[in-house]
Amino acid sequence: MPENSTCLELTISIPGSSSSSSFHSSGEGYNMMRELDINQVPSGGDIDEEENMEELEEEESSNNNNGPPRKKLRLTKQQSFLLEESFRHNHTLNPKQKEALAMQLKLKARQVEVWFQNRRARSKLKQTEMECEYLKRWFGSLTEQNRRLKREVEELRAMKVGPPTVLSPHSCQPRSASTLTMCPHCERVTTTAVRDESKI
DNA sequence: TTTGTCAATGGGAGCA
DNA sequence: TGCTCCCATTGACAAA
Repeated sequence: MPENSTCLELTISIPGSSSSSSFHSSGEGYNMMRELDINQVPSGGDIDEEENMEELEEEESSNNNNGPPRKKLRLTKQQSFLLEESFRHNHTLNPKQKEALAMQLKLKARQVEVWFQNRRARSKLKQTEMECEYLKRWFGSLTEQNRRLKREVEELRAMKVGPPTVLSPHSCQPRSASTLTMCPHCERVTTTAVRDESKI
């Protein structure tokens, strides 16, 4: 059961969850997903400048005339790795950083910018999914607790070993616990219309 | 064929 | 007004 349940924090730890830290752009894990990559450099070395230049030319030509739509750019492992590393240090880039990174990756600054935007969106989505999971678990535990407390109330009512007294929240006068009932709508313990015993 | 991923686009909002 | 961000969405592509 979550503690300090009145405060929802953005950084949450799910009890029993093994994926709590997986989204934190560890770089390697994210990169491993891209085993096959169109733009992958065979030697695993530097970024293939020629391919990117070809893509740029292709893009320009397709923008000028209404030719076939440009093929989807696939970032190389190297590019993805560097972008992830950069993202790990900073989730946003200033114009200089963006330009430098773009030059280093042989990409356009706009492409770097877009990558960071999409990366932030993915992080946020992951975070939201985790929070959703957390709230589900919390709801489950609260439901269980509610069930237990209801049962407990029923047991206490069923005991009926003499009328135990409770203090009225209004008058602070002792009153019979048998006047307590469970509201079927809000499921709270309420007092029924109290007979004024002094008039009997 | 369906589904998931991700680069890219367009539009609206905030800011200097 | 231009820049940047976020957000929703699109479309290409790979894997199931």
